[in-house]
Amino acid sequence: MSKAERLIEMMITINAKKDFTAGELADEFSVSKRTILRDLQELEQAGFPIYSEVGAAGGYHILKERILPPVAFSESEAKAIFFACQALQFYRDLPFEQETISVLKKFLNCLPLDVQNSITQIQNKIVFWIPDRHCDSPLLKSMFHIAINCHAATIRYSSTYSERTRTIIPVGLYAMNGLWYCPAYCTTAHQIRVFRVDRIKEIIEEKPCPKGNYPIPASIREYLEKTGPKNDCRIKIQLTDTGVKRCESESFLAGGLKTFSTGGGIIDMEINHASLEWVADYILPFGNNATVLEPAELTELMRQKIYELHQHYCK
Amino acid sequence: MSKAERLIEMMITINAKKDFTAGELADEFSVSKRTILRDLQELEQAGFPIYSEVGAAGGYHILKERILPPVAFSESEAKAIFFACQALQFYRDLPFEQETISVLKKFLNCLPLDVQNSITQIQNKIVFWIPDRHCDSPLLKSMFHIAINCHAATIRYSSTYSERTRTIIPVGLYAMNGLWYCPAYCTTAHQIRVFRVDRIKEIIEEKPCPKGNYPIPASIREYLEKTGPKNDCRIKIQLTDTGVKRCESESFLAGGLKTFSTGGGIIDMEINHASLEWVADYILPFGNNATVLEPAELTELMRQKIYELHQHYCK
DNA sequence: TAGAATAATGACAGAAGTTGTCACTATTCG
DNA sequence: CGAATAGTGACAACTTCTGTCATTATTCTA
Repeated sequence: MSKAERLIEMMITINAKKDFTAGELADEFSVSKRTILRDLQELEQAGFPIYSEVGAAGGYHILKERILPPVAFSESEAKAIFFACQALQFYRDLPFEQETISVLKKFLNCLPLDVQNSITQIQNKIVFWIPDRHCDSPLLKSMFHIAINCHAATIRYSSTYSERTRTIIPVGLYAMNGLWYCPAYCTTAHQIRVFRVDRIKEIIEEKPCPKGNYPIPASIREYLEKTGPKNDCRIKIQLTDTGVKRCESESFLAGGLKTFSTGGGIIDMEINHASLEWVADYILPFGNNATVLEPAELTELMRQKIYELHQHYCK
Repeated sequence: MSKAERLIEMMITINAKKDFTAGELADEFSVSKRTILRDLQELEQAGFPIYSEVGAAGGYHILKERILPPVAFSESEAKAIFFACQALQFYRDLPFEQETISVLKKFLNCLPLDVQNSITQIQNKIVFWIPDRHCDSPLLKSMFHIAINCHAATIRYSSTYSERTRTIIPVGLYAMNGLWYCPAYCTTAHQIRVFRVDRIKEIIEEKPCPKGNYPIPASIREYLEKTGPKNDCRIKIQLTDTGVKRCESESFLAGGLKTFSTGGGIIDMEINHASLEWVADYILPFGNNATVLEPAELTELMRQKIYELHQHYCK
């Protein structure tokens, strides 16, 4: 094994161990302790953040942030990294320090000039756009740590209708369409609810998760993909061609959408009863491009809304 | 300069040059040609993709993809890269090969075990969620190349109401909420329109951009942030508290939203006349939580819609 | 307090690796 | 054919690396 190889291997080993002695490494790499000491000195000079303590219980330790062994990326991988970072750049808040992402731009300077240009050119043409939300989520980082540590939190939450104090056990966080959401088991309502992080006004207390058996998914992905509330209400809505097109833009309803070769289509799906209100609001602007077939409750809801609108606008 | 340093420098130089001869490099690094030949052999054995041609006009060339010189990342930078890549993982289509992103996972294996675990743990708790759109954009990659090359394209496009053939000059592409959009100068309509990439049914022809002076923004970002259609219509909509909360979720209208300390608020902004229809549809479900103050045209539009609904649902 | 374990440094000789030179072959282009 | 190129082999000079030994200093533990 050449010296260069050994140095790289050493970086990996050191990062993995965090704490070690010169003697250990000497055994591991089958070289003398003296050589290891020289190597460590070299790594240190190259900026590798290790420090040492002499004495019987002494040894080497990693100082601050670990530096990972150098990785050689191919051109297209490098481009992909920039793409990915670009996808985050329009988020107002991220659950970790934004500087970390921007530091990655040092990477850009390592690339050959023509690649730099091609990346700039691509960034002129492609954007992962997120509508600007005008609302900050100052507690995002705190909620992130609570979720990671599987803690519970007592929060002051301002919902559409009221402001309340609740104790929640977060499942995790997800960003959608520029807003951050936190599905969490609410110990007040005894079920999983979704909280908008920008509407959490205050974290009153963070504490270890109280003991007990809560039906909380193991990962946020699992929550998003599989669970969610029970579907206990069947809806059938007939659509015209125009109605179908509009509906395709909405992921939730599009899931139950079937189109007819003769034109038009139908939404036929099971939904949560609590979503009925949302469905009514969603198809209201469809006008006569949508016709509610089932349930009668939905038709009634539509009529109520129309009546209310009629009163409000037509006096 | 040590051998190791020289090899790294050589990788950079080679990548920058793409074509070179052993003699050139020998001069550049002030070593003998023989040494360079030995170095090149070593790089080749390490997997560096170069090939050579003997003969008077011969030399070395880069084969396939360039491999960039190794970069050492810190732990938090590495985490950030994974975050960023995660932000892309729910896109059905990306304008470049998806494998590129997943290949990056080789990177994960280079990390110390505990970091791998912490990344996994974070990925269990954080997701950049994009609603599943049920509609593919098979022509995304083609549109990407057309946009990058500043070409024009003749497309068959299926809008909400009709299917037409148009010749467009793309400004670029943007992804929003899981769908890809292509703002482009339409040579049929003589203005910039936004096309949904999944609704482009066919690219009939790609050709160089026809000469002429088109009012096309230099970058997609510029388009999204600054331009957009002219605002020629003022709207004023009064909102209750509930109306304000609902409105805050919508970036476009939230831009013109002012809230009163006494409760409630008002949307007061200039919009494009063509957006009136959209505004009407948007605030229709607000019921009496929204009251249109201006313009009369909007009130009239609302009344029409309500009338239509009344006919449709209340017979 | 002595002893063991640790880091750190210096000197030096032998081992290992690197480099330049020279000689040579083979290929390609004009 | 001649010039320019890649590629290989041998070898000596040079450089770097490594192990050994000796030494100092620090810290913990028995």
